[in-house]
Amino acid sequence: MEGNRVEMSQIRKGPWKAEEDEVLINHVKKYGPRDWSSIRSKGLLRRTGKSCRLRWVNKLRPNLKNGCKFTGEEERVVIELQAQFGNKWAKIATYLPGRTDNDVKNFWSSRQKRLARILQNSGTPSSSSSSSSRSLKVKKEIPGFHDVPVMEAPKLSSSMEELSYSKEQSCSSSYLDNSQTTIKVEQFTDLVNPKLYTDANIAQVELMSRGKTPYAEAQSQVFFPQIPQPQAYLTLSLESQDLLAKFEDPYFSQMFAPMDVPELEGGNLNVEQPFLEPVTSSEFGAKDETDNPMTPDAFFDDFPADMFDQMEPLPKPSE
DNA sequence: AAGTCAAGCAACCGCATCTGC
DNA sequence: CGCAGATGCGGTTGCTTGACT
Repeated sequence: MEGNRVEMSQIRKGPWKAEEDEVLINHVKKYGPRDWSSIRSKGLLRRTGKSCRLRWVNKLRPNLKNGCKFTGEEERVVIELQAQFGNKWAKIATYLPGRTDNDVKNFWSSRQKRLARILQNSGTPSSSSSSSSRSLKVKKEIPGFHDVPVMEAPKLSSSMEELSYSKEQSCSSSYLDNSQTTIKVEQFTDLVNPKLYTDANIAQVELMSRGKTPYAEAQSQVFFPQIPQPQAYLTLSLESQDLLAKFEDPYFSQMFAPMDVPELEGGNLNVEQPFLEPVTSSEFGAKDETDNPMTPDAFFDDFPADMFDQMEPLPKPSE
């Protein structure tokens, strides 16, 4: 058809169709994850090479944790690596098996937005009338939450607030088996640096900003049930704003190395496997073939024929 | 049931870097 | 060495979905 030729010369944008995915997968099977531009020059797809590469990296590549929420542990790693490397999402993603730079970037972006909203709320106690929609969201995030007056971000007493709650396993590939998570907070004012917030911390700040203690909330079993909580045991005791300023120092996160994280054996980048070592690009999708050189054929040799239909859970590091 | 709003996600865009000629 | 194309990366946008009124 005359129109087909015209169509093939046009660049297609937007969501990918299953047929396009299939073409792309077949191309990678044949030639490996490269020569993206040739996909279009050969007339296989009306997509740019960049678009093809992005689709493969973000959605089609094997062993991706698509549709899987970030676990508390992954969140913690992102937080620490972001503090160390900055917005080097591709680099950070190499420490998170099955996660892409886009995943990490989106996760961080969402988290930043949430933090901004929380901090804005806690910082503007008199703006309750203008923040009705925001308090609405709080209810959404914390089922069972009851309206309480918005307060200044309060300080806890020096006594430790401690809470434990069950961790929800959201991914079959989770490496973490711990069923309990403990968080200790010495001074809530220590949590002013967004980089150190985990989702659990965020929830705490939300609650505290409204006059509820995390402990009280935990008692009522309504603590972020949909988000797997971090294996964090947070004992911050910053002394001053000067100290806080050091958070901008990429090495300052190492100050938290001795942070009590029993499950992690250290709070900085010396996190337990699988986060100990970055995952190289060649390891993605070829996790079981560490002995094989990375050739286009070897890349797929060990995969079952239906590998793209069912993603296997990542093996535990000990296996 | 319909409308509103925000979160999450997929994909695009522009720039930087790499690589081959 | 310089150039052009390919690839990688980070920022941004727009769509979808779900919670809520």
